[in-house]
Amino acid sequence: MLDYLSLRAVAAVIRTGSFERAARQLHVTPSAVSQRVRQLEDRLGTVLVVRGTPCTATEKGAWLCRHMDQVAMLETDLLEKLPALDGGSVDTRPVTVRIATNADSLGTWFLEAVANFSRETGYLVDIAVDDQDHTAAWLERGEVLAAVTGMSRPVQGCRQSPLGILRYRATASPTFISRHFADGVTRERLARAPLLTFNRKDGLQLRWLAETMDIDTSPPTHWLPSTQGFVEACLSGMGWGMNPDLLTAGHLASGRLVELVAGTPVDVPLFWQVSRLAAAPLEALTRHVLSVARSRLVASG
DNA sequence: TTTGGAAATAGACCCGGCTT
DNA sequence: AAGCCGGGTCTATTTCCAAA
Repeated sequence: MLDYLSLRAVAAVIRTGSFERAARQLHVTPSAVSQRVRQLEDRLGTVLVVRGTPCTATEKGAWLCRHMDQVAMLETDLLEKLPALDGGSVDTRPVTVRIATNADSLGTWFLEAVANFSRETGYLVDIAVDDQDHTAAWLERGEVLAAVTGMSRPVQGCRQSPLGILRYRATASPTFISRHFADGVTRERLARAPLLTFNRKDGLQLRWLAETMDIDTSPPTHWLPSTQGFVEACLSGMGWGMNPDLLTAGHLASGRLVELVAGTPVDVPLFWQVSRLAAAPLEALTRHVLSVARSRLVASG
């Protein structure tokens, strides 16, 4: 059987980054923490903590840490149902939920849902950002308990719900348009006008070029890994890029941004996937995510 | 290279729970 | 009651590593 005293010590060292802070958190001496960690490592025959400043988790240590997060969440859930047990030896630190999302969701609608959830439950969140086509992998690896994904295929062991569509438009400032597309948005001009790309995984601009303009070359690009910065860069006339309507509706209405080719949105359907293991405690999160998504995203088919 | 901080290690000791 | 055992504290010392 797993020794939860030792498990807690390892999780505390990894969370706080040092044996001393972990000891303070657990109300024991650093020596005791060191002994617990060493003991568990010996028993499992594997290193769990990379000693350093700060101390970090090995792959197995990270697994163990996430296991402790889940245990803490289940305990919190249990205590709510059995308040008489409260005040025992149970760790009463706030629970941290690790979630993955794509940057544009985080920059538009997702934070509102997370904030509502956190206020309601008191849970802390640890948000990992990756491309919407890669967040499912975080779930598969067990590194997060829930994720906003671009994949409809349910991840094994997860419950999936459609969220709606994040609608993007190819946008640029009027000055950019007049400088690069004075005689119209032609294929020749598009092949030369600088575009904006979020990061190496961002294929939205090229997708729009291919799907609506039948262009399969890669124009010169700026690299700009910031959702807000992306809009700012468009406003300032650095280049054109695919921006979510949620961020640019006001600019499009006021004319500070213009759609390159009117009425050519690119739709990215999003899905919410939650680990079944933690589905009950995360019910509140799912409720808030679905509610905010319903009000902010475009309804899918 | 020196130095200082953090962690590991080892030994002496204490304490509570069990067993005899 | 005595003794054992596990797990803790305290202290001194060593080791390691990064910053000066």
